[in-house]
Amino acid sequence: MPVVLPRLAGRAEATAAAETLKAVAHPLRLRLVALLAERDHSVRELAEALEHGQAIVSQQLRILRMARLVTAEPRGGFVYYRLVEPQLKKLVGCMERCHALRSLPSGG
Amino acid sequence: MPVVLPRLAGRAEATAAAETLKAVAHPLRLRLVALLAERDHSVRELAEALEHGQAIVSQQLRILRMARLVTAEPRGGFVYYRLVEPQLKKLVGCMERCHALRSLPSGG
DNA sequence: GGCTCATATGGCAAGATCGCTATGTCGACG
DNA sequence: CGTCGACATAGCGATCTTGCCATATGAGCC
Repeated sequence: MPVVLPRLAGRAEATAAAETLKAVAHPLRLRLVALLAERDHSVRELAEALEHGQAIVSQQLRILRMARLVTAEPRGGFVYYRLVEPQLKKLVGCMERCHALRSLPSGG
Repeated sequence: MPVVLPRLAGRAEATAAAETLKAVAHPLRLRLVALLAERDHSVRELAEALEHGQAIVSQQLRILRMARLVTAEPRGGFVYYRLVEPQLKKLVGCMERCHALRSLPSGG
């Protein structure tokens, strides 16, 4: 029950977390995640909803895919993207702990 | 009550959130936040703990400062950095909502 | 096979970021 | 006033990112 966070203070952990954070640290990619949080979408749907070209949406989805934040599943001629919940949850949890230490009654 | 997230799907909101995310999407800056989550530190302490030069630590702290994630307070010849909890909390909350939509029993 | 639609990728120029060294600023102290 | 320690910033070359056009891939259909 020592500190909760030192894991993040380790170089390797921090690098991995930063890698994932970098994937969402972009306006368009963040909006993609927001849309996918509601339900699955095809590339075309996403491109139209965000008013961007198909190529760039596909490019940004690729980055989210490589960060394992989303998965692609071809279905009926379209490719539907879906959020990978555990990965996003991990990210949220990591930041939650950052904040939690400060919020502890007796501090950490 | 409609969706919780569309705010993030807006261009302005997403840009602002991405700006903050970008600030922590970096191994060294993430470790700085992790250390500052435990308690305040001077620049020298941070530089030594992270085994990096003073200049680069100062530089990254500046980026965190501009993102309003930390504040600097000169005290006794040292400059102590401190996390800005509301800002970090806002970030956590935003990502939490992203994940929450998926976790809802009846979906979003 | 030849076609079309949906999606992925390559390449490019502009701009941002990285890590670093050198130097500037500021308060404390004699 | 001069100096020292702590910290901030400027400037540099190298590398990565961004947005976009043109084009490649791949499934489905005639």
